[in-house]
Amino acid sequence: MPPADRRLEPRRKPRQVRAELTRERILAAAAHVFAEHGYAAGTTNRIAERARISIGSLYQYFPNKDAILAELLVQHIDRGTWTGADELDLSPGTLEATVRAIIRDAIDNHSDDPRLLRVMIEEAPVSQELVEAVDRHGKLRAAQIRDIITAHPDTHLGDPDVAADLILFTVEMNTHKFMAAPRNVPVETFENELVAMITRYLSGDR
Amino acid sequence: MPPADRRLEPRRKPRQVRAELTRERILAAAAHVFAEHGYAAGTTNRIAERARISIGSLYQYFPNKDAILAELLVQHIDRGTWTGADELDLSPGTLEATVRAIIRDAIDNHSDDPRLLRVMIEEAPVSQELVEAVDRHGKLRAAQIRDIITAHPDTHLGDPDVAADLILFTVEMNTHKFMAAPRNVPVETFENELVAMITRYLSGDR
DNA sequence: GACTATTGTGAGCATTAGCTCAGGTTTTGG
DNA sequence: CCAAAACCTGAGCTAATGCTCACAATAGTC
Repeated sequence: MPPADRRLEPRRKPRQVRAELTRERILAAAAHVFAEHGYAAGTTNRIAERARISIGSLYQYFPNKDAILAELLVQHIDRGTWTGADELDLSPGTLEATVRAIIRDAIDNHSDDPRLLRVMIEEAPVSQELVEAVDRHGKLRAAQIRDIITAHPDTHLGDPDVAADLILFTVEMNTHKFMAAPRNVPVETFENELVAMITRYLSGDR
Repeated sequence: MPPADRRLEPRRKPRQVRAELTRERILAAAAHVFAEHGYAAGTTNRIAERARISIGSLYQYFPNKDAILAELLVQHIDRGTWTGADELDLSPGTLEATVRAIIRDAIDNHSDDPRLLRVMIEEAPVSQELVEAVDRHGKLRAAQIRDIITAHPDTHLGDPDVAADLILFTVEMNTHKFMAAPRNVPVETFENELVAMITRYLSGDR
């Protein structure tokens, strides 16, 4: 394969409706193909084929393959209930409810298309901008959780920042794993266990 | 790239010492190259180059690229303190100590070469045998943890199996993440938080 | 030294996949 | 209705990479 075009801007921006439509078909097809075949085997030709457009058109709107996955990821973050749960109830006594809300949120998010999410999480190429975008978002969420921790009276913890990172990552990864490879265990069971783990962590002091 | 040789056996088994030496140099070089460049960019030619042997020799002892990573993974599992902590102290009152032992174990394991481990965990190709081997190993560890849970008197939990999976995965992934991208947080802090999380989870009942 | 088994070599084959570009088709504006 | 802009096409270029194979070198044996 030739050296990837590292440009981030496409060579053309859609001005007519049909162009915008083409762009959307490409993204839809890409989401399907990546979910089905993974990143490496999800070739641009396959994406074009599924989108029923020519490979040339694909490269009119995306500078390279990475940019397509990147766009999907950004869309997911933006659309995301990932950002959801902005106003969480911090009033005393509702810690478990708050934790459950966060976890429900994660579960919802991974319900859409776990296979695509798996590709984005596990196989996403490491572009500078992308990493930063995801990082920023992660920091935001971590800050949210840290606020919950510090705001709650019952929590006696060492380092709220470390705890926040720990919780965020734990919830994300466990949810991801559970949704990606569903066991014969009902979601409720999983949810309850995870809620218990985090809640007890936060409210415990022994 | 041509279709990979799906054979598992190499075409030649080392009989002389120099051959065994060559094999080891290949593995050592592969470990370095995979850690440095990742799986995809860790080409067989690069491995051969670093091992200072010809590409031909490499394919004398490994049927294909996948087999090299597979061998490294198996070595890691076998050598592994991954299996360690066989006889854990289940006596009452030492739950925290037990949990800490498990977590220390994980930390030790990820101290060797986190970058190589990252490749093995995140980029390892999906060969049937490999997956099974790793699965078996995971099940063993999960069973260990489940035993701890059920053996311990203070633990009131919903589903011990789900809990065991949850704990195993949580410990592994968090440790992996921490060791792979070390923050300006000392390991002790991380360890303590993780221990607190799991211990409180197991001993909590609210 | 001679003969065989084992080991090592590396140019290059085969294939793949990202991406280009010269030219055709459709839409828009006047 | 016509010209220009926007859009679409797809054969094929380019480069990368897993892997082969005919041959050379070395080690073991008598």
